[in-house]
Order: sequence, then C-alpha cells, then structure tokens
Amino acid sequence: MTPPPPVPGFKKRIDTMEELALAIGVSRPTLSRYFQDPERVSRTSKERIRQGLDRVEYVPNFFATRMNRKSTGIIGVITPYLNDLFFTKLLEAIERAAMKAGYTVIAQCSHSDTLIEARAAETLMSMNVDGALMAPLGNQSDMRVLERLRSRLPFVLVDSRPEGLSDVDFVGTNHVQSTGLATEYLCRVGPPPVFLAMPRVNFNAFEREKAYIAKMEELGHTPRIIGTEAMNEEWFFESHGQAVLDREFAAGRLLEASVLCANDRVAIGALRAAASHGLEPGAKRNGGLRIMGHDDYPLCPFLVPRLSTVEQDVDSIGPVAVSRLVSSIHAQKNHDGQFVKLFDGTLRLRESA
Amino acid sequence: MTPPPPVPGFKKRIDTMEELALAIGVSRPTLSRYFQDPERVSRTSKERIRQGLDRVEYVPNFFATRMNRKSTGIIGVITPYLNDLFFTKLLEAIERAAMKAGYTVIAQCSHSDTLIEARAAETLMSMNVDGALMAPLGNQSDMRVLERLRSRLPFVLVDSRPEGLSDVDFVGTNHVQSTGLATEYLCRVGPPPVFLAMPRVNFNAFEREKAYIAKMEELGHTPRIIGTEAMNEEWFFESHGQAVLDREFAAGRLLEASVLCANDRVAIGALRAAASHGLEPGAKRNGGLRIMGHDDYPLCPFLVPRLSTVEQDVDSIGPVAVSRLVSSIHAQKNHDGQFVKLFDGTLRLRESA
DNA sequence: CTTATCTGTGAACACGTGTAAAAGGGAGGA
DNA sequence: TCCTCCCTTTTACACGTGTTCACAGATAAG
Repeated sequence: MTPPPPVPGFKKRIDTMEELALAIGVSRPTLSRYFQDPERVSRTSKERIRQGLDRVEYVPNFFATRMNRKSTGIIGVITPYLNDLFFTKLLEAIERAAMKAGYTVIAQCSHSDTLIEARAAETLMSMNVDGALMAPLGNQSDMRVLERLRSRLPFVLVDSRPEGLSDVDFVGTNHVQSTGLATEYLCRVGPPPVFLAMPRVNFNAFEREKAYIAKMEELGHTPRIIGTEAMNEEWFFESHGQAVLDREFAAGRLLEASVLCANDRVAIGALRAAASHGLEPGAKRNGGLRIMGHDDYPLCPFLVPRLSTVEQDVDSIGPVAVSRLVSSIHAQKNHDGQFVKLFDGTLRLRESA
Repeated sequence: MTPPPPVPGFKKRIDTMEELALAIGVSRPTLSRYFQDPERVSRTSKERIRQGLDRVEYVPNFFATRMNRKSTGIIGVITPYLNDLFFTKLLEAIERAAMKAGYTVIAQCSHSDTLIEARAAETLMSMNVDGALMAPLGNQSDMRVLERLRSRLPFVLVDSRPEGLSDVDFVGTNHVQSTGLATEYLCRVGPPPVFLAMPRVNFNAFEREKAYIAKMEELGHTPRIIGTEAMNEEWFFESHGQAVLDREFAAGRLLEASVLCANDRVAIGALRAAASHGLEPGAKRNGGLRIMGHDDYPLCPFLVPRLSTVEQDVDSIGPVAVSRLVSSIHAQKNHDGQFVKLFDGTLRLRESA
C-alpha cells in the first residue's frame, strides 16, 4: 500500500515528544530543551526542529511538562463573583500582569459559595501553582482554607482582608482615605451625608462604614447609617439600594439628603429609587438630593444622572499584587515581613453629587 | 531526639501517595482507587484510609492524576471578554452546569485579542481537556484555530457562530426571532424603528442587522441603520451608542424616533445621549422617542428609564451547550450530525419603549 | 470438607516529559 | 597526530499517579 498523498493544510498528528523526535531526527531531550527555550539548542538543531514542526501537528502535554519542572509557572487566582464588573476589571488587570510576567493564570470563581471557594483552593494546591491570589468571599470564607494557602505557598490577598488572619500579604484600597474623601466632599457641598450600607458580604463593607463614621466624627457631625437592617447578605446590591431608598422616599425622608452609597452597584439602585420618586440627584447646586457611589464601576459615566464616585485604582492593585506574588515566588523561602499596600481612591465627580 | 509533640490543628504534610500509603498502612494502588471512588475498596480499608487522612495533610497531584487517566474530566471554556455582564452570566451558567456534571472547568479569556485566543486554545489542547466550549471573538478569530479544536476534540460553539465553519455544533440565540420580535413590537406601538448597530466585533452584529432588515421588509417598511460608519471594531459599546445618538440629536434628528439598539450596552449609551438632550425615551405613549435593547443585561431594570429589551435565554444556552458537549464526550467517536440549538428571545417590556 | 467463584489487593508496568550526568564531536594548539 | 577543552547531544533516571493482572483470601455451593 502506498501512503496517502499529503493533503495541503493537513498535518500529521503526533502525540508524544518521542514520536516527534523520531520524525524530526533529533533526540527527545533536545526537543524538550527547544520547547523551553529555543536558544538552548544549536543553530542547526533549531532550524531542523522548526522545519519539522511545520510539517506535523504536535502539542506538548501540559501535565507532563508541569509535573517535573521545579516550577509550574502557574499563578492561581480565586475570585468571589463573576457578575460584577469590579471583579472582572480586577481579574483582567491581574491576568494581563501575570501574562506579562510569563505566568499562566488559572482563574477559579467561588460563585459566592464557601464550599466552592474551598474546592478552588484545593484545586490550586493540587496543581502546585507557584503562587495564589485571592479575593475572598468575606466573612463566609473558611479561614482554615486561607490559612492553609498561606502556609503552603506564596499567597497574596486582594481587595478584601479578613481580620483574624495574621501575617498575610494584602493589596487593596485604603478605604479610610477613599471613603473619607467622599464623606468630606459631600460635607463640603451640602448637608452631612447619610451612609447607605451594602450587604455585609465582605470586610470592605465594614471598613467603609467605619471610615465613614470616623470622618463624620472628625468633622463634628453625627453619622447616620441606613440599610443595615434585614440584610440578605447576598450580592443583590442594586435591588438592596433601591429598596432601602424607596422606603425612605416613600415616607418622605431623605428627599434633600446627601447619600453616600457603600458601592456603585448600591448607588445604581439608589439612583433608580430617586428617579421613581421624581427626584433628580445632584441637579440643584444648593440643597437637594445627592447620591454618590464608590469604586468607579465602568458604567458610571453613562448612568442618568452620571454617577459621582471614588475610583479604586484597580489598574495598580492588580499588577502590584502580581508583582509582590512573583517576588515572593522568587524568594524561595518565606518572605521576611508582611507586605501591605493600600492605594488611595480618586474622586470622580460627575452629575449625581 | 524525641519527635515534636503533635500540635493541635497542625497536620503532618505528606507530598506523595507513596508516603501516604506507608503512613496509613495500605498499598498505593488501593489509595489511588479510594480517591477515584471510595466504594472501590473494602469497607475496612475505607475506614482505615479515612482515619489516616484525618491525621495528615495530603493533596493529590493534579497533573499526575490527569496525565494517566483516559479522561481528564476537564472542560475548557474560552470567552472573548470579561468586562461584559452578558458573558459573565453565560460563563457562570456554564460553570454551574459543568460542575453539576462532575467536570472541572478551566476558563480562559481572550481579552479581545486574536493571539490570546489562539494561545488559550493551545493551552486547552495541551491539557487534553475532554471537550471545549467557545464563545469566539468573531471575525477576528483565527478560523484555523477553531478548525483545529473542532477536529481534535468535542467542541461546541456558543453565543456567536462564524460563517465559514462547517459542521460545528452551536448553541445560541435565534436572532431572527429575537430581533424580529423587538422590531415587530416597535412597529406596533410607534413609528418603524431605526436600527442602531453595534461595533462589528462578532457575527451576532451582522445577524441582528439582517434580522432587522428582514422583519422591516416583511412589514412593508424601509429599514434604516445607523452607527455603521467609522466603527472602531472595539468593545466600547456604551460610548459608541452615546456618540452616534449624540450626533443625531444634536442635528435635530431622531428626536421622536424608535431606536432599536443592537445590544443593551449600546442602548445604555443611547439612554445617556437621550438624557443629555433632555429627552425621555418611552415616556410619551403616543409618539416620542423610544429606545430598546437586546440581551437583558442584569442592570436593565435599574436604569433610568428602565430599559425595555429582549432577553437571551442564557440560563438555557449554557446548560444545553454543556449537555451537548458531555454527550459528545461520551460518544467517543465523532458525533454523527451537527447539533444546532437556537433559543428564542423573550420580550422584556419596561419603561424605555 | 472440597471445590468453584468472587472480591479485593499489590507488584509491575505505563504515562509523557524534565533533568543530571555521561558520552560524543569538532576546533584549536602543541 | 594527538590531546584538551568546550559545547552539544544522548543515556538513564526521576516525577507522582493510573491501570493491568496474577494472586491470596474469603465466601458459597456441592
């Protein structure tokens, strides 16, 4: 039997490096070196391999390659939630930075479920990732899982930080500063703001509340927080904000107040409630309803009215977290001290306040 | 030297199954069987292993386990973009369905970059995933990459489907129906709608345009499409919608028109433009500006005004795609025919139209 | 009590690649 | 011509777990 004629565009599929070595005419270890760094083989071999790879289809086995390397070149990332543009923005920044640093990213999502978060951590550990980044669920998170990650591999927390955990690297926003900034601004341009809390899904919720209270007292005002009762502890931020303000407005309260929302998604609900009651936040320069958010959600500039907010510096938080993680990886032995970097927020003033 | 006393909560770390076997007192293959399915070992061994695992910390090596199994139990998912709640919703539905089916999901994001998409495909193939789901970038996608995936493993396209590719399974929305539905509705309640196109990043953009034209002609109206000129081919949908309508309104055009937007994000920009010109879409029942979207973006009910739209049945698309993929995986040999499932859209009427 | 049957076990091999150490090969100098 | 040195390639072993198959032990049937 004659072999079938070579079909243009159809390459012979080769499954193992061994076969490939046979087909090309170099030894397998030479191929192995070539795939890790083409410069590690001689000029002639390099050319020969390159031509050979043009004629066949071969994909190295990810598992086999990573199993024996001292370093897998993988960074694991655990995110609490997908349906939130803040986290997707953060994840994107992280992935870009990690790619630039030469790492493969394995992203896992907790889907706001403690067990899934724990399983994700387990998966990352079983993959021998070089390091892990994690934005935790919050008080729902199993602290033993975090502790386990921390003790096993280079580990950096992002966005939100549990209190009980000691000695964990953390990169996030300085909520005292950011929330303080917003509070101060609102005090300057109108009546002292009310704080519309968010479901207490993570520690940022508490931190922002505390920061608001501190700044208010510093300025000699009495803080007032709404939206804490009957909280569902779920991630339905918009409907939460809407429901709370709906109640207030319907009772004729807060019609001319300044409302500082714990985050932009809560604020979107707040804007909605205002519109439903015929109110135009921020429209009147002197007095009148003001609504402000926190995070600078990508949609803020397109809302009606445009939402004033405090921007979290996600484009710094992601890369810096990655950079710390990478240096932690290279340090081999556990890093000396705890690394904590808090980025300031920036006022984004638009129409709503 | 005496061994250190056992610290409560501190478990001895064991790295390989071999050591674990030694520590527990059963053979390694028995452990291997236990981890795959505890029922495959005798009752006595099961109990012994369970107690042993309580005393030590052991995580099986992901790579080693997957390398030798005939099936890796992994489903790969490639998504074009993260900062879009439509895709995150789809991804979440897919992950949930895959988890329920007992698969591990490895999600990769193209970050709207052809090369990254190709690399993601390469990664999935090198991991010997049992199957792959992909929402392609669109006309930017490298068709050879898709073709390669299709010929190598069970493969199902989701959301958007290239034309050139034959015989690929696909699960998505019936845009002829969904866009037709919106067009028809708008024709019924007001003047025949103008179609505000979206940047032509994928094939749905064309499909919806064509569907709009077809329905308009069927109803005896002349179609009119705006927003096609000077398209940046990028994913800045909101600013695109805003810019296009800004121009129109500023020139005094379309002030009382019905505008069907190619998707909700474009519509959000359109709503913003309307507000900037003092227009209230959908407010007047008889005549007046109407704006409608497509997809049912999670924020639609909270926008001002609440955005009327057509819902894509993401909660069916994701699971059905997974289910087809899984049956494809079990079928071993390539499936007989091409599987195409298109879900109808549902009208979500709110305030804007 | 013997024999047939079944069930769970473990020794041995397999998977596809990384890597250290040994072997090879060519150039340059004596 | 021979030797040495340096760079490249190859040989051989390692990685951690899946899987096969012969075997021992238990159980049931006669």
